[in-house]
Amino acid sequence: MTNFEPKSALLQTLQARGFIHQTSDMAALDALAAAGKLIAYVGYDCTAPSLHVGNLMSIMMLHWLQKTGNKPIVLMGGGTTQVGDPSGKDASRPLATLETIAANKASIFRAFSKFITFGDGTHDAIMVDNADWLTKLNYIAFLRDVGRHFSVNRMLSMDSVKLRLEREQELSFIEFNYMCLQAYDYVELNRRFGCNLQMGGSDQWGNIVTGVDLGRRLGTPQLHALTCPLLTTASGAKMGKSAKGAVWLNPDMLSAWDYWQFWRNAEDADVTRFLKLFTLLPLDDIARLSALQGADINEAKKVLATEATALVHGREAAETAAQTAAATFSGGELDTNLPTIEISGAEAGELGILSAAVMAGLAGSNGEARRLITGGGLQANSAPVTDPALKLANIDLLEGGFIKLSRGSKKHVLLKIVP
RNA sequence: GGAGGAGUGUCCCGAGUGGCAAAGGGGGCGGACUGUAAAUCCGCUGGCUACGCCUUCGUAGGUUCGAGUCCUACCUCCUCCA
Repeated sequence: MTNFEPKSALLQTLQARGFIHQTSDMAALDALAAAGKLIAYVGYDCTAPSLHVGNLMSIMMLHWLQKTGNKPIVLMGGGTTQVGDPSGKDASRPLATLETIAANKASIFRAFSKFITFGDGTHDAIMVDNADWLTKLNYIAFLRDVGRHFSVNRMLSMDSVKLRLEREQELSFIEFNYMCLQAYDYVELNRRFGCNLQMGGSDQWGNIVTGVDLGRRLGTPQLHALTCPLLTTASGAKMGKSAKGAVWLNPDMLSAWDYWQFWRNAEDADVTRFLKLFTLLPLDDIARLSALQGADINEAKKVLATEATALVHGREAAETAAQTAAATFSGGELDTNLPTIEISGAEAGELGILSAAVMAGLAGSNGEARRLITGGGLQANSAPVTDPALKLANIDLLEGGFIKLSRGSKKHVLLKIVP
């Protein structure tokens, strides 16, 4: 694979930018891509009202796919989500209701429309829901028509299953079936839309290839597989988790400011890789940024943050975040675009610093705020707070009636005192 | 169905002999050093109306001045036997 030199714009791009981990047949894919005949899908669960940066790589692959003249299919797992993916191993998690799934689906869709164009044209993306066919399956019929083609021997040898068995962890029957449903999805998408490529993270390889096999047995045209590397930071941590939890793509779940900060705080060793994967910048520009050394890498991080944020939140919001960051971190100035919460003057009079920190989301409880103060980690207007009993009324207001509360050196929230 | 073992701080792993808010890691957060990076060092890592009070060790009872620790029943998981 490493020696293959693709001719199609799609594979050239994906390869150069580091999206390709494994493919079923590079040469065949290349030919299809060059002819604009790829119809590729990626599946997403509807367990949350928003996707997060962990999903971003596959979304970018769909973007490039469309941009180079092929057709993307977004598959929402409305059916598989009803069953629930048990790999989280805490069976206690309640299954999402149908209403929740429907709401999540609609909410997730908004993020996609920023990356790919939906419509009825040949190369317009379409979104489908596997609930449309999975919920109508008849168990016996499914076993006879589809199940007969799955070899349990082979399934047992697949990494996803084998690892669980070796570690003596519970593997429920439904989870064991998961790959069958996913494989069936692939075949169904081929029959309905001529889909001939499934993409996903490298952990999906086994499931995807199972679908390819099933297609062959059921007489579909040759299906293909392409996986991207599993994304971890240079220090090995899983991508997408931050202090506040998942890094969501939807603006109502995570502000442009926080999203910008997430990328701005990338590790040095990740910057080049992230620029290639998560921005649309030409590779020449990225090469220039990659040449930066030492503290200059911060410039590359700012570009990364702004470009990545512009994709999800729009150019304007990204620029605002960048300027706010410059004023706050470099200039030491007050920028009213920082996250702000309003407090009435009457309320503020009695409010203690501990409660204020909790209201601002800088601490999870009064106790945590107190510990933070003990450790010297909480500042009001850039001055360390030393007294846990401090009242807001005793803090001098900044121009415009603001108090800037900070946790550590990175997290800032403005309290606006309104009449 | 029988025998044995296990479930610990709601992020994870994991010590724990009747006095336990519970050892030790990892992770996370804060501080120092830097460049809003990494590495390193230090501190914190149940809640509250806070020198005190409340809630935590699978679930529900019991013994005891006092239970994560002992007893009973139940639930779940693992191993071996049928």
